[in-house]
Amino acid sequence: MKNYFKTIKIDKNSRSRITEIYVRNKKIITPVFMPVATQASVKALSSQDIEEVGTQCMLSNTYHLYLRPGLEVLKKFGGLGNFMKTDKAILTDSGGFQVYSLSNLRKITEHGVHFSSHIDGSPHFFTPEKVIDYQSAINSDIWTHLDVCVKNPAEYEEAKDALKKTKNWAKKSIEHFKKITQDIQPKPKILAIIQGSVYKDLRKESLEWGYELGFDGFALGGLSVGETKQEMFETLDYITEIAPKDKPVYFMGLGDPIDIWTATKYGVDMYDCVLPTRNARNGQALTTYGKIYIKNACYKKDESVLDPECDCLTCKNYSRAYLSHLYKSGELLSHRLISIHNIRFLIRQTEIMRKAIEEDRFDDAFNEFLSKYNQTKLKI
RNA sequence: GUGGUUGUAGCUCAACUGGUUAGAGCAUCCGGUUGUGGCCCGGAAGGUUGCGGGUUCGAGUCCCGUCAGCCACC
Repeated sequence: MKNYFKTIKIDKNSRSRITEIYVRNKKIITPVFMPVATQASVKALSSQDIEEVGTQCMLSNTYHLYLRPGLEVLKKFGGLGNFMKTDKAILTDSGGFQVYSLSNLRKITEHGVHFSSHIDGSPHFFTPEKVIDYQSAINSDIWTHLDVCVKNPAEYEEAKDALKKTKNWAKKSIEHFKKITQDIQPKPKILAIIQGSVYKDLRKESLEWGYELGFDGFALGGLSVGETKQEMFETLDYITEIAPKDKPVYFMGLGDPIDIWTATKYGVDMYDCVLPTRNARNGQALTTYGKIYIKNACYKKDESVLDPECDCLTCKNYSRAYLSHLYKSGELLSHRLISIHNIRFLIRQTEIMRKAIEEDRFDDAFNEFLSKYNQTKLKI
């Protein structure tokens, strides 16, 4: 079997790297940003839009798809990719984060998690094995296991207890994964979710068992959930320093451009985040020269495009004034056009990073990015 | 012309028999959002209560006059 993970180039002056991940005849070049398609849709975008912005892989969500449309529907279609009409790779989140974010509706036991549907209140019970089965029905390319995410700041004992459950579930998950994917070709991959809050010994332990249990990569969970940026990056620095280098590292839920550059410097390969699409729907655009609020009055008559350095559909065609009008009028087209731009912006950053790593000038490129991005609002 | 009725923020409306600094929604302006519970969350600005008198310790509120809109009747 072809090695699924290959490091192509490591920057001379940082841990940033270019790697290739092969999964089910799909190749993902990292650093990669994955748009989020929680409910079988990157909100406001068609699969054609998703392809056009340069998406290699997207994230979807077991919890949401299980509740709606339901796994029978996805099975009938042969999986989420066929359902959505996309041939891009799909990574599925296990539902562990929903256990965390919908915590008022859930109860965790050592066997799994009881929760009420946020749609109709109906009771459900997720176990590690069931979540693996569900991802089989979704037929995604990269799977994750059920985990327990704790909010920061967390007491050491709380984080330790959550990690213990997570490890136990990870073990059950990968055993079940091996069993049910025995006859599937080509095989999907599965990532270990690394927990442990900001406690280094817990993070280390998590990485160790994640590796020993035979997972295909490390998904860093429990970060950007309430801790300060400094704590987040201290923890990340430690994790990426000691993480085995022969597997991909995925920072779950990171989407601020500066954060992505920083994490890449530390050696993170994969990112996903709702930020580019959610913020787009709330009128915020990411640009080379900083973020702009399209709803601000100064863009009302602005004939320039969102970002002069961007090559997306929106920036090739539409003025800020038009986007401002669409947003203020509540036109849904503004959601689509700004989402396209924001996702393209983040993907373009990863392309800029790869080029810089190839040329051993990641730090310089990072500084160039910062000096432009930190400028005050661009006014032409 | 006579009688009635209504004038409060840019808009639509609140404010018990007179009682702290006249409120809210929308619009406006400015932020926020990090493994998405689909137009979200937070903050700010904005008033000579149509105008002029009067009564009262105190008036958006009561009285008189006046202007404007609406309704009815001559």
